[in-house]
Amino acid sequence: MVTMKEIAKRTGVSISTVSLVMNHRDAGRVKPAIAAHVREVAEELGYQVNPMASSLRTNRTRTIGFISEEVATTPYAGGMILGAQSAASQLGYLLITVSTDGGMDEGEEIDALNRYGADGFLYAKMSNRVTGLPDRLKHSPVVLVDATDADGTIPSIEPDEYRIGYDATKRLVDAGCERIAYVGCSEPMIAQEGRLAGYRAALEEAGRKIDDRLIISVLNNGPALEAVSDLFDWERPDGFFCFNDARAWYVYECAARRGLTIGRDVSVVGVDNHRVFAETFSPQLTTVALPHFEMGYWAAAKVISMIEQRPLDDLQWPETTAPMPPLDAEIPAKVHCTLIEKESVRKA
Amino acid sequence: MVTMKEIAKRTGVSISTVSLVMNHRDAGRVKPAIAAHVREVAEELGYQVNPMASSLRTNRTRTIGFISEEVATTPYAGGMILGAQSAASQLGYLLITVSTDGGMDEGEEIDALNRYGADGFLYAKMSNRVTGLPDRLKHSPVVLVDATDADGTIPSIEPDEYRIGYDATKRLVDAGCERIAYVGCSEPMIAQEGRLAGYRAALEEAGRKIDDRLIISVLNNGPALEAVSDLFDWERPDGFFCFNDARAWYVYECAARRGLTIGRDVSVVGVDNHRVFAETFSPQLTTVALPHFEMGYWAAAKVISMIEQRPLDDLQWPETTAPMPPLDAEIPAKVHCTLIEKESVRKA
DNA sequence: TTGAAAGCGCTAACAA
DNA sequence: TTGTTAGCGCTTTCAA
Repeated sequence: MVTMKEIAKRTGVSISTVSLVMNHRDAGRVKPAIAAHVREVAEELGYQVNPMASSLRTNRTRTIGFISEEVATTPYAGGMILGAQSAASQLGYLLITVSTDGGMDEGEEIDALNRYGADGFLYAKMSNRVTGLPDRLKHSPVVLVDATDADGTIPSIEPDEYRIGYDATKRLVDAGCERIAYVGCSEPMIAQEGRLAGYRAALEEAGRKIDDRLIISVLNNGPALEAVSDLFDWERPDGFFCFNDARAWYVYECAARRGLTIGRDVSVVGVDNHRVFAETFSPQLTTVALPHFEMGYWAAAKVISMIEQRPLDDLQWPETTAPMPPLDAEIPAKVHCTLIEKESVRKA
Repeated sequence: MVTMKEIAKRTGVSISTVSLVMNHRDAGRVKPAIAAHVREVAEELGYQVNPMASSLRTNRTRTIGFISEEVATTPYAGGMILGAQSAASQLGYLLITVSTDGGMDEGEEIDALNRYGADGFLYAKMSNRVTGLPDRLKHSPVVLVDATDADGTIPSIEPDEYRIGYDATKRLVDAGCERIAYVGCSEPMIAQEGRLAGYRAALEEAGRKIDDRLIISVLNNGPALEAVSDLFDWERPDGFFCFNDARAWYVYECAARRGLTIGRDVSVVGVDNHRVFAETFSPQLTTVALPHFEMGYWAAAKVISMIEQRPLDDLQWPETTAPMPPLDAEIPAKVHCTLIEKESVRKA
C-alpha cells in the first residue's frame, strides 16, 4: 500500500506537504512546482487515500448509509440504490446499503452503520409512505426517499404523483381514446390520490367530463378481476390508466378473454413499478416510469450537501460528468420527483 | 463516542487490558474479576469498537464487498444481497454492495471498495453465467455467486438447476397431469440444460416416455407467443413447466384466449425469477423458488471463512441464531444450491 | 497478570 | 512556504 510517507520520501518533502497537496488545500500554501511534483509521484505510485486513517482524525468517513426495507421483495429499490450510488460515487462517497426486510433488525443494522461512521443516511420507505424516523438516526443528516415525514422536519424526496397521473392520462387522450378508465388501488396511499387528481386534470384539460363509473379501485386479488371484467362489459372503455402493472394484468386478462388486442382495440398505460412486466408486455403496454433512479440520485446529493454544509448546487461534481445523467433510454417518459426541503437536525 | 481510554480510566486498568478483554483474548491473561468489571463498564457505557481504528493496525476492516451488475434491472439480486447481508451481519461483518449496471464503472467501484479495505469479495453474475474475474479482485478472497468460473480456480455458489427442473416437473406429475410440456429458453444457458435434464428425469421416473414435441424453447418476444399457441393447439398439454415467469406469461395469455383457467383446466409451474409475477398470478401459478437467499448467505459465509482462514463450519455464529434461518414461509419449495470449493488466491 | 510504549496513515495547529 | 509535533482509537510487542 502506497502511503503519504512513501511519497514524502520520494519527493523529499514532508508528509504534511503531501497531505496538503492530496487534499487540494495547497493553493497559495505550497509552491506550484512542488505540488505538481508531488501529484506526479502520487499518480506514478498509484497512491490512494486511506479513508479509515483520515476518518480517525476528521470524524468523516465519506460514507453514507442507505436503509431500505424492501430490497429483496420489490424491484423498486434497485433503481433508487443505483441512483444513490451513482451520485455518491460521483461526489467521492461510498454508499453502504442495508436492507431490513427478511428478519434483519433495523436497529442493529443502523448501529453497524454508525460504528462504521456513516456521515449521513438515506431512509427509504417504498411507495411514498408516511414514516417516523428511528431514534438512532436522529443525530445525523438524513433524507427520506419515497417517503413522507410524519413530523415534518426531515427533508424528503417524493415522486410527483399528480404529474404521473396527468402524464399517463394525457397519453391516452393523445392516442385518441374516447372513454378512459382509471384502474386504481383501493388501499389508502398517497400515490392513489395524486394520480387520480392528475387523471381528472388531464381529462378536464382535454374538455372531457369525468365519468365516475370509469374509475375503479381494486386490490391485487380475485375480486379485482371481476371488477375489471364488469368495467369492460358495462362501460366499454377504450383506454385504461392502471395504477401499476399488477392492475394492468387484470386488464390484459380481460382483454385476452374477449379476444381484444392491447394496443389495437384498447390502449393501456401503466405505471412501471415492476420493470419485468413492461418487458414482457412490451410494446403493447405503454408505461410511465417511476423516477426511482432520480429520487435516489438527488437524495444522495442532498444528504451530502447537508453533511458538507453547503448548498446543493455548490457540490463538487467531477468535471467530466454532468450532475444528472440523462434518463435511461429505455424509460419512455420523464416524470418528476420533488425535493422537499426542511429544517434538519445536524450531526452532533 | 465511548473509547477504550474512557473504559480504562473508569476501571483503573490500562488500555491494553481493555483491548484484551474486548477482543476476547483475555483467557488466562487477565484476572477474571477484572475482565468482568471491564465488560460491565463497557456494557454500561455502550461501548462499540471503532472498526476504522482497529483496521489501521490490523489491516482488517470486517467488511466484504458484494459486486453485482444487476441490482436495478432484475429482482434476482435482492434475495442474494439479503442472504449475504444476513450471514455477514451474524458473523460481525458489514456487507458493502456496489452495483455496476447503469453506467457505473466496475473497475472504479472495486477500487473504492479496496480503498475502504474490503477483506473479501462476492462477485455475482445473475443466471449462473460463466465469467472471468476482474484483475483487481485477484488478490483478495473471492466467491462467485450464481456464476461459474471460466478458469476453474474460484469457489462458487450455483443453483442446482437439475433439481429445480426435477422438482417442478414432479409437482405436475403429482398433480395428475398427463401431458407435461416444457417451455424453455432458447438462449444457451446453464440453467436451461440442467432444468431440461431434471424435467426428463422426473418424467422417466414416473414411467412416462419423453415426447419431444412437448419441449419448446423460446425467446422472450413475439414469436414465443406463437410457439406456445401452437403447442397448445397441436399437443394439448395439461401441464406446463416454464423456464421463468416471462415464459409463464405466454401460457397464461394462450389459456385466457382459449377460455381455459390455470389451476383448473391446465396446471403451470414456473421458476420464480420475478417474484411479482408469482404474486400476481397467485394462487394459480405454482412456483419453484430460486435459492437466491441461500446462495447469498453461504457465499458470504464462505468468503468469511476464507478471510479468517478457518473451515466453514468453524465460524463464530452467534449463540442466539442458527447458522441458516429457515426458508421464507412464502417460498413454497426447497430447492438446492451447491458450494463448489476450489483453490483460491489468498489475500496478499 | 498488567502496563508502557510504539506505531498504523493521516490531519491540523503551530513554528520556523 | 514548509516542517515539526501531537494525536485520532486501537493493537501489539516487550518489560515489569
